[in-house]
Amino acid sequence: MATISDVASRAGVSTATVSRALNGKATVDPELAARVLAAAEELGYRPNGPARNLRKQETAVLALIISDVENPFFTAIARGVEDVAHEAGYSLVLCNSDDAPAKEREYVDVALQERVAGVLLSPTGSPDTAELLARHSTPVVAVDRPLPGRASDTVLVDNRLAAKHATLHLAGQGYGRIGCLTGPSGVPTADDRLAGYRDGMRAAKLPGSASLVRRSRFKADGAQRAAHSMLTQDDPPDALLVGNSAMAVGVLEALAALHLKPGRDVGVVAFDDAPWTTLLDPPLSVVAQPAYDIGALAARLLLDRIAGDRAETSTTTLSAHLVARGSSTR
Amino acid sequence: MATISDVASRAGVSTATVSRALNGKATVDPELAARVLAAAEELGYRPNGPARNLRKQETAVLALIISDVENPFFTAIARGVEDVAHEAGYSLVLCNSDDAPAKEREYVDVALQERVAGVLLSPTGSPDTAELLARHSTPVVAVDRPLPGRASDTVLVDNRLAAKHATLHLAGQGYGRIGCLTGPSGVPTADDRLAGYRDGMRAAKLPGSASLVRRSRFKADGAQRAAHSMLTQDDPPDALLVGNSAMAVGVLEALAALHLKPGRDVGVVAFDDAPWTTLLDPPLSVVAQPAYDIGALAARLLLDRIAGDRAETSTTTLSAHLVARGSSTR
DNA sequence: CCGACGCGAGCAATCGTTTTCTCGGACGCT
DNA sequence: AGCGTCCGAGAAAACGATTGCTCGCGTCGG
Repeated sequence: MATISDVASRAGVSTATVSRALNGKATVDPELAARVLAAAEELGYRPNGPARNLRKQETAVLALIISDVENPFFTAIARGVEDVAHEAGYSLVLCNSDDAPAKEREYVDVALQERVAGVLLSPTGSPDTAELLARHSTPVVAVDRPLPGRASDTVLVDNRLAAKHATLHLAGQGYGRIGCLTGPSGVPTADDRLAGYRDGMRAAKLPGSASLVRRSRFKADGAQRAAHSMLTQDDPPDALLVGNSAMAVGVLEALAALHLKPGRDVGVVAFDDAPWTTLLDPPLSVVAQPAYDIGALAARLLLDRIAGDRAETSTTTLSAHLVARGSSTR
Repeated sequence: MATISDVASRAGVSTATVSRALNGKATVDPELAARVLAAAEELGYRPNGPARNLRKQETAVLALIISDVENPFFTAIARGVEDVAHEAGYSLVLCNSDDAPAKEREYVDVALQERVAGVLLSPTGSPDTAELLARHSTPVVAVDRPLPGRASDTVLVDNRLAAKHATLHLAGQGYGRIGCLTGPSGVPTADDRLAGYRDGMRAAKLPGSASLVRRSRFKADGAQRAAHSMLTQDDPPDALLVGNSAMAVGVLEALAALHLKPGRDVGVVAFDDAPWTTLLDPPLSVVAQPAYDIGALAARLLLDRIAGDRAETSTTTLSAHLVARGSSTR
């Protein structure tokens, strides 16, 4: 691959001049600049990124570490980040932690090594990663979940309040034994949604019960098993608050298998507004989260911090809103 | 951030020894190696990626350029790629071309500059990008769509055959006026699916008609409009072959708005097996593509090529299979 | 007419690694 | 005992860009 000196000798100038010409930096004789440009074009010259990054001690790359590329909520965030980053001339690296602390740590390590300009992270909650980040000065923005043990810019959704509202909505529709199916213990969003559910039960003066709460991974299969076991127990719930859209798929499958109709037999509200929720009969009530905005905002915060514009860390909490549809009305 | 010389002086050795110790390279005195390791640990040393890449003239990073991170088909591919890449010690950079040749070109440019080890590309079809790649020796694997004008390793799905099968299936179910709703002209997958549809119509001895074919972006909104216009025209279709799952959402919305029931009133088969298709009433018939396998295979091909194991370029065509459900039976 | 100033271009240092080469010491063989 | 060999570690040269510094030349003002 052609290097800057190849271009320089072909244009009959020094490498310094090539660099300046190509970066439109200092004043360069227009005629020389033209020669340089022509030579670069003919050779198909692309500056060597690593060399440039090494010298400039910075890269125009952001890393976004999320737990699941197949989760539409996270891909919507990714799109928000990407649009803003791209606008500002940054590229985006997407990494999959699978919610595994080890993989997360590994990717943070890679990001640190590659000296990315900044990291957007949806933390698994492992203090290990947080500690790793704390020891280095790379700017970080936590997304969707707070970073444990370290102050950082953070963009969250008010999951607790949203879960409370959803629960109260179900109660208001006359459901009396509302169950909650949430994500793994320790995952802040899962815990917050559970806490909000409990807030709602208390506010609605409904009796809580351990048998009305189940946890599983944020996936369809686990949710299906959990829903099935819950619905076939003594004293089953007559409504369910479900942790995300993938889990909703599992829950709805379980309901279908038991010949229970959403809404009429069992009220259902799920987090995440997936495009297909309106196609169901009855359509699924959801808690819509502003995923794109989360990403866009987080990216802006990160870019600001990279530019050194701000000192104080901030935490922004966006609100989610309930979209009541047929699955939560009798 | 600590550099290798910081580690060296703290351990009382030369940078060369640190490098060797940390990379487990040549024989290093165990006692020295231990000192180095300890020093590196204490300083929280991470090797500088750009410097290393510059020196080694290689990076352990693959780039995957797809047209839409929000399309589950592509994210499933991404997951396949990621699993294989990660296994082999490579990281994955995901980029969104939005099916825009300009953005695609830009990302290829970035990938080339950063000297990634290889590129996986789902080409928009722009000859521009192909030409750019052709001038550089970075290994490339085309995914889901062929790379125009240049021989390269390619992993495809037999869209044409799958579309033909789906069309014949609809014909076999007694639908006589089968329509086709596919993606933009010029996108090979869209064109292949249309060609397969025509093959099927011919094989079923059904009359084709321009009024039975519509194109839109591979998104819900465009598909909804197209489906609506098609279904409200004189002589509307009694069945539809739909280009992907996002478009299926639009089509089903259009059907609902017109009070037409899938299966009974209008047969529907859509490409992409989304998890929610079984939840519908009736469940949606789909053409399931082996997305994960495409990604995994493509990644393996790319890694082989990076390792220089193969000379000949290869094209692998995987087959998709029809999953007939209620939406395509009366 | 001469000196100062400015502008444009080249020289060379620099970024942090890896890796080749070299060198010194220890060991073994004759 | 002397010489050759081998092994381990350091010195130094890359890798390819950017950039501070210097230098030469042209112009303008005194």
